[in-house]
Amino acid sequence: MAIGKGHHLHLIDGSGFIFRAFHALPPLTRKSDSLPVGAVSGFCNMLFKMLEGNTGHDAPTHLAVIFDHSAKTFRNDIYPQYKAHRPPMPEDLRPQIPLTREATRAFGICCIEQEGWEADDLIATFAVQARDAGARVTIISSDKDLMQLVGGGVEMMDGMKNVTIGPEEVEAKFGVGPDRVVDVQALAGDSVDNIPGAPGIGIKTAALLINEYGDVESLLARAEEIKQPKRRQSLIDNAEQIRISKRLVTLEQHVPVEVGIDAMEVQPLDPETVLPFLAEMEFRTITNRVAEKLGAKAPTIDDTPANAPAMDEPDMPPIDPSKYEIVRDAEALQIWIDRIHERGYVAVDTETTGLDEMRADLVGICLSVEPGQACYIPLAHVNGTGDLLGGAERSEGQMDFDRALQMLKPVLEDPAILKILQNAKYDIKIFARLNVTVAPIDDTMLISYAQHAGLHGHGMDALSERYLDHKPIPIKELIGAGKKQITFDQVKIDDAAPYAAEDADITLRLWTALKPGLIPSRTTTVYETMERPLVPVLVQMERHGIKVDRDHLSRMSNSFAQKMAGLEHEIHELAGRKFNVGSPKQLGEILFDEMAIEGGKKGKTGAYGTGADILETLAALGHDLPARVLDWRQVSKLKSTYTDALQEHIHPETGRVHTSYSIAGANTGRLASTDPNLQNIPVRTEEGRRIREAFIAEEGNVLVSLDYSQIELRILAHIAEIDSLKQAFRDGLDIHAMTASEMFGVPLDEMTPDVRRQAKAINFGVIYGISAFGLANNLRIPREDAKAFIDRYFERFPGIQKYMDDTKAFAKEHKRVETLFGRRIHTPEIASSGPRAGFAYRAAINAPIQGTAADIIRRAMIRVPAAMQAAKLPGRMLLQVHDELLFEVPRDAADDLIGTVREVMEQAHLPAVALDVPLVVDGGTGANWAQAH
DNA sequence: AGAGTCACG
DNA sequence: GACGTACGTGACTCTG
Repeated sequence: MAIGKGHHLHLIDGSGFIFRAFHALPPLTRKSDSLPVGAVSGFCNMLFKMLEGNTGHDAPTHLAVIFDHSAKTFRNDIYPQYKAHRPPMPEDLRPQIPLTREATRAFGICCIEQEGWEADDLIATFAVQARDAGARVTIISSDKDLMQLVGGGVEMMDGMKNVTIGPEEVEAKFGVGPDRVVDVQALAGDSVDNIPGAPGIGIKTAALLINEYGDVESLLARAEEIKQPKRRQSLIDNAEQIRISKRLVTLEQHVPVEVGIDAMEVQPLDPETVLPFLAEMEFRTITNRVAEKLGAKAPTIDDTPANAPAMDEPDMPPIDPSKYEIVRDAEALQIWIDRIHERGYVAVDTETTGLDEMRADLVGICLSVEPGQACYIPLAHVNGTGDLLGGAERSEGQMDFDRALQMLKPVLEDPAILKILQNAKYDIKIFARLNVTVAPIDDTMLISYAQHAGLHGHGMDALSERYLDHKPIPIKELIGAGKKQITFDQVKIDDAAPYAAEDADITLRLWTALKPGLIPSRTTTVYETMERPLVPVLVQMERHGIKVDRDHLSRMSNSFAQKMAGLEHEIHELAGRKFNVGSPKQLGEILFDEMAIEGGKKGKTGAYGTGADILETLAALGHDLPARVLDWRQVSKLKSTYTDALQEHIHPETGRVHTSYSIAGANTGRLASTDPNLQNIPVRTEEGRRIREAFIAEEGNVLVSLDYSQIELRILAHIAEIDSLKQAFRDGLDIHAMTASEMFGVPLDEMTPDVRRQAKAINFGVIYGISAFGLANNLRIPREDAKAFIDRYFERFPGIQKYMDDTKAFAKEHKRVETLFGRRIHTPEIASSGPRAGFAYRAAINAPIQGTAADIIRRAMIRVPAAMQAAKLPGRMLLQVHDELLFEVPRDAADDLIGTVREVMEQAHLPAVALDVPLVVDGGTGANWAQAH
């Protein structure tokens, strides 16, 4: 049947896809012969997803994969240098190219390439033919060169991210609609494809010109009218080059194609061809999935290395949630406990009524001792939702809660049995509230984090999809979402069991997949000395919490509310009408349209910027409204985020606030604090500091704060080997004043606060991967001045330049950097081009410094409990704020505590790393956090 | 859900 | 040569 209305053609940019898959996916090799197959695997997964219609789009009725043909094209005749700068294909990718063609045929999909034409031209031709016949077209590619085809029933989709690219996305990228994309490309050129364009004109400027003049020819005809001399000259001088560029970027829509679209009609998968191919590639998971879908038997895969003895590896059956056992009585549980003792380890996962481990109740426990073998032990399921007067009735077929716990406690506490968990801190806290101490443990989240920080997230879903090629059952399918959401105890046991047990199964599989990687990646020490031992320490801190004075917060809230009302009234008067002060959009319109204040700048979303820096500039020019808005915003922030929200977080039973630290959240090794975030409690303004007064000690106790002084700059001095800086730290000098003196030649005793402030900004800038632009912005000085500062800084402290260059080179080569303690932080984006690479470079420069500081305080925290015990110190560690630790301790023990903990903190780097600079810790004591700090 | 804004180190 | 840029986080509000 001929293609037409109601049909949907998918055109896959084959070369583009495998190139991206190669760079985005971990380097997978075929087990039997180490043939690299990562990109092929990604390609097969994408094909299968597409055929299933599992992409957020409907399934295609017609489908083809289009490849580039390696021979030259008409573009080389027009412009011999076309794509001349392409780097050679990576060695590991080369053998995968023919395999992707094979894969396409194995899936029964039309595979197209044609001599003399790029894939893009063929895609253009087919897309236009299908569109004109009335069919829908989706191009699977993220190549910007194809964006000119979008519109009128043609859309694009990013095959890796499943993101749709329509006319709006094209406009966002090029500043013009799809029909004018080639004109913008012709002007802006493209360094990757070596399209010359007009020198001095980038995408932004090009879009501006095209929007005003229409297209390249009209623009060139009226080039004389352009005001900016540089632009005008560039257009006049390069007119021919621009015309050539346009021909290069314009896709040929009328290639005399050798294959018709009707031949692309989707055929049912043939098990006889697709399964043998997948098995030959040794893609276990997708082989099983495809076999299951076809109702065929999956072929056995022999991936024994050809010239190595058969390995005694645990067999990994496919994940099948219908096979898990539900444990309903003591006899069944005892069998599992026996198996655990036999094995010596067990994967454990808990199901609870919520995400807040201080309030959620245990509903069930899952165990797994072997991939594919897992059980669910329901303990507190109920029928229905209950009512206001009483709880719902307990479901049938569950073990007695206490009896189960009584049986499991010895196993969970057995020092000879390893408990394997994903995000162990959560489950440990749940068990701790039931008086069960879980130890020893392994945590798959942290095993992943130690090896792969910066490469991907470390949640179970992400890890499972990446390393097991399996998407876990979404919890939403059981408990729903939004208003109608129920808690896990209300889920029927038969529904809950497959979901719950699957998590234990997955955790165990992740452990077998990830743990062996620690040794070759040299991250065992990081995991064993800085990740895993931190878990029990954080459990103690989080469970203990910090006392917060609700009345103090409540009083502040009221006073803030009054203040806001007053400011709001003033602001409305100044604006001449009422509007929502909290809406940046409305504020921008008031300021820059209605009041017609100069200097309004619209960002990429088309809204005016109204950030604090912009409003400050306006306020300094004498405008009252922005000044009042700044005041209002400050008060509003303090009220909503701190005085109001913090009260909600006071635990009804403990009367304290219990934050939760994420150990694997920040790429650099820092912790992050959530629910609530206690690492960003105000301190910089007087008014904000009063919120710290609400953090108090229990009667008879005090709060003690100990913080590292200038730890990141000290680490910089050490890593970059800057002698003068190191000496200054040894001499205990004011480091910013010393920097200023060194740079500007001002003697220390004549130092002015302003000169010191500038030097301080530069010191921090260096840690952040300095740029003239950034420093200029920060100091509000011209960029040339900032550039001069930086040059002088590099001159005075030559080690810095070397450190930055060495770090960049290392990052570029290895796609990662390291801390002094061996923590790896990956920076994969360093391989990209454009602004993303810039971000990656600055992050790479910052990460070893921020990360080493994070390592040091982690080591200190891990040592503190034992040190306090040895010194027989009462009191507790409560909070960590990156370079500060906060304790609560009986008043008369405060001085001893400071002595003991300071010692631990100042020596925390030893014996692993010797520093050329001393670490210095300042301490303070007080009835509340404001006083202690 | 994402952008904008702002609190911290 | 242009582009867009200080590093790392989390929470709240508005808006589509």
